[in-house]
Amino acid sequence: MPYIHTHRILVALDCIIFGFDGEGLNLLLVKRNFEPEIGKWSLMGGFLNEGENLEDAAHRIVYDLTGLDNNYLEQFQTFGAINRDPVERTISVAYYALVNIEDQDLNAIRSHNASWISLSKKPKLIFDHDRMVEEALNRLRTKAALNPVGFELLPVKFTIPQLQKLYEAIYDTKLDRRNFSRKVLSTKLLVGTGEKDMGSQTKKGQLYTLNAPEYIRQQKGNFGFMPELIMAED
Amino acid sequence: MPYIHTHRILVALDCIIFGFDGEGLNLLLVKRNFEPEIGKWSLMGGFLNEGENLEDAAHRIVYDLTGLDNNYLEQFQTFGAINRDPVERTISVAYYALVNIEDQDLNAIRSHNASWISLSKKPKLIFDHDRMVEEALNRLRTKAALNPVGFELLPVKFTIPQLQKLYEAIYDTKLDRRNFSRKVLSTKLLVGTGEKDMGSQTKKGQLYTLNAPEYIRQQKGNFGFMPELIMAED
DNA sequence: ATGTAATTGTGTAGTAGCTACACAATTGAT
DNA sequence: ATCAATTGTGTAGCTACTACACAATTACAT
Repeated sequence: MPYIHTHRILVALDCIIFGFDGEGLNLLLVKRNFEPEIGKWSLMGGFLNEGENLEDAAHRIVYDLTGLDNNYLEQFQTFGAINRDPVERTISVAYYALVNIEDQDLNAIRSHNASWISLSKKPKLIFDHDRMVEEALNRLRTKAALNPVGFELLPVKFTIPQLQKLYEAIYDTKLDRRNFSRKVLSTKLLVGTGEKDMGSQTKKGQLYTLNAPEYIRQQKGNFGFMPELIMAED
Repeated sequence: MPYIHTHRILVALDCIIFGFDGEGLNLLLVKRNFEPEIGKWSLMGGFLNEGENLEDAAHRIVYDLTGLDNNYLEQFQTFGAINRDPVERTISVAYYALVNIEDQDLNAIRSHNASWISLSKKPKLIFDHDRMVEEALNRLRTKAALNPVGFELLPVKFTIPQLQKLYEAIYDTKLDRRNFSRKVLSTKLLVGTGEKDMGSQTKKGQLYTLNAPEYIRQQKGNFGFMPELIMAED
């Protein structure tokens, strides 16, 4: 027997998908070829299906667009202003995702008419999506200062300077190379592979990978991963 | 024209209402005299109405139960497991509120069959409400370490030892009296009233009030109000 | 009024962590 | 081999937190 005299509404999910291209943070945005607001940019989103958990729906949406599962995904806020969707009353549960930009499924992205766009060149988005991006970035900043999470944005093997560039991008700041590397190594989160990076930009950095058990452990509690980076949220 | 082929569901809100009685944190809980789960304890909740913002609905729910508006209220998570409500698929947007236990409207509380219950003696709650309380406390702990928020739980005028007891309750720990008072006074958040507390417990503490503009300013950014209190979340 | 116990406020040494920078080691190219 | 670019280690200065000694204040009993 259902509840009576109650109002059922649409529940959407919107995903702020962050990627890192070695220089700055990027967003995976969709140029809409469907109504409403056709032709404009928006976040990737969708509706919650019958018999589907919120978490599962968020994963589904990210998977549809990138072909990737197992991404870092965190719910951060639910947006419920009355007129946020002009078509019909809809509340939207927002998640941000961190994905490795290199592992993406280019076909999936093309078929959704999506592109990676530098956060610094973000166009105006539809509805309240601009605010969602802003809040997602705030959340990512606080989270990454307390727990090691940014690594999800890098390839499996990476150099310390690459990791530093990532943190500089997240916080839009410059960090001291020497202190950064010392700090990161002291966490025991990284294990050297012995290999060197023969790739494009860096010349001599040793490649590291995550020490998976320690990584999982430190994601659980608040360890103050880089507490000095906590800064104004707004 | 509405969206088609989409699934509309119930949106509920649940409020974790924290109060402080001078010793420990308390929760305002409802002993249900209505179905489902009549006779069991639950959080105060309600459904989102047509034409009502999420924020407004949360304020309405807290106001109905306590007679108080203008409380500190923060949305912290949306719970959407398929079977979390056995009656019908419902997602619930959870907020926690900080209220001054002394200002409450006793009639409103009685008429809802609600009581203040010490967090340490919390009974088992219905549905997923236990987890909501757990997550709310985690969130409050992180929040109170980064920003001054706990003051909402105290009377307008309070002594520093009272404030210390509050922080000790939130973090379930003991703090050094001398360092605590120094730290708090250094924030410029408090202004002495000159008056003394002739009340019940404390004997000689000067009464302080909030320096409102500074309080509002420091709630906005992350200033690391008491960063040493950040601890494991789980 | 005066003394005593309880409580509150100030000083400070020790420690840990962050910042800034000097200097050494390593790598890749000529 | 030599040099330039890059990366790794040492360390002094600063700030903030901790722990505790000691001084000041208050409440209350006599």
